[in-house]
Amino acid sequence: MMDKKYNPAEVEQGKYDFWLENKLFSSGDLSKKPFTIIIPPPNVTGKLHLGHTWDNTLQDMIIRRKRMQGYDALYLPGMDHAGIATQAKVDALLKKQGISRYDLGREEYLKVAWKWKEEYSTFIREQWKIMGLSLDYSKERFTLDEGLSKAINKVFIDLYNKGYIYRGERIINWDVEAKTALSNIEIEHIETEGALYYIKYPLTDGLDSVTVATTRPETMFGDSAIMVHPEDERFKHLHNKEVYIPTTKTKIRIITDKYVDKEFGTGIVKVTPAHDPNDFAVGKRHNLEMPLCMNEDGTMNQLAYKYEGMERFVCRKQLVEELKSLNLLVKIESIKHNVGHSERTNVVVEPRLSKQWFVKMDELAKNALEKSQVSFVPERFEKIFNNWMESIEDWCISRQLWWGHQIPVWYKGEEIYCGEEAPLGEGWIQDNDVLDTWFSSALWPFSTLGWPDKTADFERYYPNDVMVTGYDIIFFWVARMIFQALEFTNESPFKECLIHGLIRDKDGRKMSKSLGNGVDPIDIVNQYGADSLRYFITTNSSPGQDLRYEEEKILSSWNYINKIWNISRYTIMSSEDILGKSFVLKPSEFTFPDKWIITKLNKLIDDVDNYFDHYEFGEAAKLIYNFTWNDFASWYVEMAKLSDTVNTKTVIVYVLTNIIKLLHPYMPFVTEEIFQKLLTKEVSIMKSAWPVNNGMVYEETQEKEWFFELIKSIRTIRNDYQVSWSKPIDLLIQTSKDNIAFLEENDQYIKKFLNPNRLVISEEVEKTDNSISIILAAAQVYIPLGSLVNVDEEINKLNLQLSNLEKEIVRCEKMLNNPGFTSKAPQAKIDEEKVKLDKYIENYKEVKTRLKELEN
RNA sequence: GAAUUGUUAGCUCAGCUGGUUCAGAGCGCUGCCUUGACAGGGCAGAGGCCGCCGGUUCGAAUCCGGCACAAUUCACCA
Repeated sequence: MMDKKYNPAEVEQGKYDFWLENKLFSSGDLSKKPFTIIIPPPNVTGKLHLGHTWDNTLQDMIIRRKRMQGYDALYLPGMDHAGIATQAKVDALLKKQGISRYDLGREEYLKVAWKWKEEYSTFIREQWKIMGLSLDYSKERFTLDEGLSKAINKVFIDLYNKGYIYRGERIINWDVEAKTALSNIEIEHIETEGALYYIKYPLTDGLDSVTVATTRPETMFGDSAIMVHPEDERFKHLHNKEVYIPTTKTKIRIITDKYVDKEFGTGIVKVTPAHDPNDFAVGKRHNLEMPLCMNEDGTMNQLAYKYEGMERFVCRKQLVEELKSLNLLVKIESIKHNVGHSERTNVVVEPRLSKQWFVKMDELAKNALEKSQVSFVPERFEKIFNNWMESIEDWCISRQLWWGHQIPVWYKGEEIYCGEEAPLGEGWIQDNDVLDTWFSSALWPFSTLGWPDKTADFERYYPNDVMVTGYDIIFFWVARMIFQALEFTNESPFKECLIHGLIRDKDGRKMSKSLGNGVDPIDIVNQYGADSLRYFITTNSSPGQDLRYEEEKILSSWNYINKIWNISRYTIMSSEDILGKSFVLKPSEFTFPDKWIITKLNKLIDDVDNYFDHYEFGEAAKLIYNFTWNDFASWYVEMAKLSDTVNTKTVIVYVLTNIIKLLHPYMPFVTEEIFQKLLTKEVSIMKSAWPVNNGMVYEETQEKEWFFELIKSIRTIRNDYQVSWSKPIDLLIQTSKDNIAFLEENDQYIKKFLNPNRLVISEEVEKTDNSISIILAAAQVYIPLGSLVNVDEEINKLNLQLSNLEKEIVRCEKMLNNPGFTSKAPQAKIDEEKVKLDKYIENYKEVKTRLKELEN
């Protein structure tokens, strides 16, 4: 006996282990066609959030359906070492213990990091389990695994040998907290209240000075020139003169360069080649010195004299004070400007001249644009991908971290060697830096399958079928997977890329730690169950669109599952004697409701499949929902209660089984529970076949939809006139001969739903003025309600119906008389309108007749 | 500055290749409550010039252009 209420905790308990024990997540059945989804590897930095839940549930839904459809479905799990992110966490952990990574040394530090990884990967696997993800753990991968490292080294070495990887001195974005370089897309530009400082640089030849505007005065210790626009008349006299860097004895030249915007600031610019990308370009053009005035940790170096060792922003403040006192500060103007912040540590990044490794992007990007076969869903994301590829810059891939893939390059004096192992001979030292995390994730679709070896898995499961991810990492990840795959496997990494949106809070704000508005998926699961969460998250938005988290929506999902639970409860209670036995549908015994519901079910299956194929999970769910709640629970089950035959029980079990199969991708746990209770022969719903249209389609049931309209209208009358169901009423139904036979066959339902006293069904019924009339095209109903009937109101109601019908008739006729319509519209549409018109006219006549009767 | 998305019921959102009975769902709201699973339920109901202005079309919530507002991303200049 099932509980009256759906209890997710009880239902979900033990299911995952059951699936695992029966190896239901395993791939490798060579008799089937392969279908592959590889999980976007979560960072081993912490717990999974709702964004992962969304991502993973979509993947799991797709894979569960494919598995039921008879594919050899591989859903491959794995995690990302997440260089900076993890190292930041481990550093913070050490800091709590009062030590730094330098106290431990590289080797010991990595031990701590691996321990961290083990701990967090356990959490993550636990969360996957809670969400019910059907992952094949025998193929789980980690980006720092030996096999993957091999792939990464090969890619680096090949790109190096092809000349796509180079080492160069460039201005990169420097994170002073993590003390590493970052790539351009790891920077977040935040609009900040800043200041423009107007500073006097004294000329070396006299008392005069030039005024320069800057937002970063502390970088002046790294200045190597002052520049003006060559055609700026105001400053022609300054060309080639020299100034002192304020507060110092350092002399720098005044140069000219067209880069200067005459209108901005004072029209005079300081040039700091080692701390600004534009100035760096100027420095190159003019062969300037490029001195760094800061250390790696963001403190000032010896160039800043007395400020040496001072943190950069403290220095800025004190320097400004000093300039003020020396009368070298003209003014401070407050401005709003965008300041780059590190995505990981949130500190202001310092543009810094540094020797780093880069991937040359022009050729790779060109290839990706020309050869990518990936179809994005929704399509518009392809444009975003293309736009980015078209304006891409070289990718800085070296990171001054310890946690990651150490760069396979060796140095001996001036010699450089790129290879997995150090060359023979003494004195070769490996590059200290590691690779950007995304360098390894870019290879994920094939490195996880054993590439570069020609493994059976790689041959079978590559390219992947679908990649599912959020639009926020198209640049970071999707784009890079595509160009690396094209370069190294000569094909696109996956056929389709399904992009979903971001989870927001109920006010539409991004969920973030700083706002404290994040919601832990596990809390939701504990309260409402994983199935409720999965259903909510995959059905409440359309593809590519963001989703607001609202607890009421989860509750609503729970409520739906509770409904399914209760329909199942009824089905199981009422069909106990046939459960577990083999039974087949016998069309010869079908009643009208049987034919009606089976027809609808078959149509539902077709429509749902179509939506599933296009990843329209919300639309598919809506159809299943309506079918389940309205067609099945409210109508069919109610009608079925009047019959105790094996046939009826067979139909109800058949329909329910199909419903839970269709819902299984959304809510695997509860559908498994119900499936088990239905004593079906398969060991698990996962082993059962995905529903197919069984071909039993009874078109005539479509034409009988008016039967339900009839019942509803009479119910409405009961409501309007406040005649409760328990009070029997007379029903006089006038209709055609054919319909009479149909109604008489099914009068048990009329009795059940409408509780009639006297029920007359005939071609001509006696009408009285004191009856309510319901006039439909197929039938008319008269309900004598005696004194309750207000004839004037009845007349008003009929007149309203009449004028509505008139409008429709006019509309139809106008359409059908329009040569533009009849010549251009599809024939089916024209026929449809003709049928409608006939129906309206017939209906109109009946209403008119009734009106006359009442008016006389 | 550029690109993308959104604007539909009180709220949150659907509405796929245009088809008029295509204006929908959930929540909320209003009546009534009785049925062999479900009161977190049942039955019924109210509620919308589909942001604004043009265009294409026989026909536009749907396609195109412009505008307004909102969000996001990218690019930004000392």
